[in-house]
Amino acid sequence: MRRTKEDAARTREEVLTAAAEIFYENGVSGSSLEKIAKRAGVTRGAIYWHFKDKAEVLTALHSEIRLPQEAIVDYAIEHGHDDPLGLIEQGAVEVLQILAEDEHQQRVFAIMILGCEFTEHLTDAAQRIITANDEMFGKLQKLIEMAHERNTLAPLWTVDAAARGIQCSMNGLLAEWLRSDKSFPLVDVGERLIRSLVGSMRRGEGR
Amino acid sequence: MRRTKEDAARTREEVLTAAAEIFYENGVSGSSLEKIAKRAGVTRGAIYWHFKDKAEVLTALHSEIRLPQEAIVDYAIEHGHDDPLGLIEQGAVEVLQILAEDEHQQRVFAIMILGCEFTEHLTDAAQRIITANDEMFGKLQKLIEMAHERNTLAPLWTVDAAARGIQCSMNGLLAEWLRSDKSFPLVDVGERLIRSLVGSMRRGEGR
DNA sequence: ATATTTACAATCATTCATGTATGTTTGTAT
DNA sequence: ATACAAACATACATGAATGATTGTAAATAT
Repeated sequence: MRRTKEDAARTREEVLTAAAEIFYENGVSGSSLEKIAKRAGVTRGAIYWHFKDKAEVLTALHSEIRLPQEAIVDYAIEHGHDDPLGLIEQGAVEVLQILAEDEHQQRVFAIMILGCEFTEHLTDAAQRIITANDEMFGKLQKLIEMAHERNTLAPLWTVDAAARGIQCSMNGLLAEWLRSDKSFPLVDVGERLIRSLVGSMRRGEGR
Repeated sequence: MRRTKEDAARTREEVLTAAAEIFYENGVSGSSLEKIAKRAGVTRGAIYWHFKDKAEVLTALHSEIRLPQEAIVDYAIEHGHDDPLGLIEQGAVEVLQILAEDEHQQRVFAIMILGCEFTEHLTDAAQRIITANDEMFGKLQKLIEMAHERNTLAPLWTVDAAARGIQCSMNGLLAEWLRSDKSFPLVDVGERLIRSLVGSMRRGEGR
């Protein structure tokens, strides 16, 4: 029975893959560990060996991916800050392009956004998502603050409102795309959306 | 025990109110009818008398409110169509103002957006939400199509992309507002967002 | 070569939500 | 006055999911 360490790691991965599928199909609360085990070709014992409970499986899935806004800011930091708004724009578009081609990330995002309940007393997985989102907002804020200091932010936008606007649009775009079963071209719509938004945030460009 | 018809109607409302609270606190799947009954001061028997099951309670809650985009379009239809884009803009802002002051609608929306799982084989309640959203998108499309026919749509926007953009931004705005526990001024951010977006959709205004 | 630990499978007990069935009281019609 | 139906409460039966325990074969350490 006992397999080698690589075998164990593989079953762990198989469990996670199966969990992503089952969660995606039935929602998190609608998925039993029994179903996941059966899909992965193991018993619940294997799952309980690798993970404490269902919540920890969810956490493991979440820790595998990065929120799109994280990638945006990483991109900005990586490429310098001479034009913060332009970097946000460019980074956002690149993130969308990457996401549009990565089915695994799409599934995990769909689980987090559409198949996971955010309630008052949150699971630690949901809590992690929220805090990650909040941290990301803070970073966005800083980037826009830089634009403001360089006097490139249009006067009708405040720093906070601009950061919120981008955050809401990006998250809404993703959620709607996944909810509609990818019924519209993500990159196409997203690019127009982001460019229009960021455009209106540039001093002298909006109306 | 048996009360008059008005009494019965009142308990029905009390059940719905309790359900909104419990759903909001624990999520839909995390809420048992027992909890709801206890909060409402009745037993599960009363709930099963008025509703078939938990899904029907959810449906009843949903049927009480209108999606914000519905209100937007109703506003547009009600006020004529001479400037479709302007009407979308105005209507959206008004909807946000109304929502910002109606706590009950906020709770129900939060339940639908954050406390309800959208999976592959959907509950009828989730299905109703999705179809309502889709219908609303169709109406938005028609309004923007009118703008396009009047040659007032900026050339960089297609009709579909514009409708999607507005839909995503509005839904994202609401979701983020509710998820963040109303941590930012909804109307303020929303107004800038919508005005910027619609502004960029006006021929000769965007860049 | 043996002991020990790993990586599971199999079984079990418990909880919990649901649905149903039945009982009970009180309006309401006749 | 009586019969019936509405509006619940109470009790029960069921199934599903969970967490815990135990068993066990193979890998690894000694």
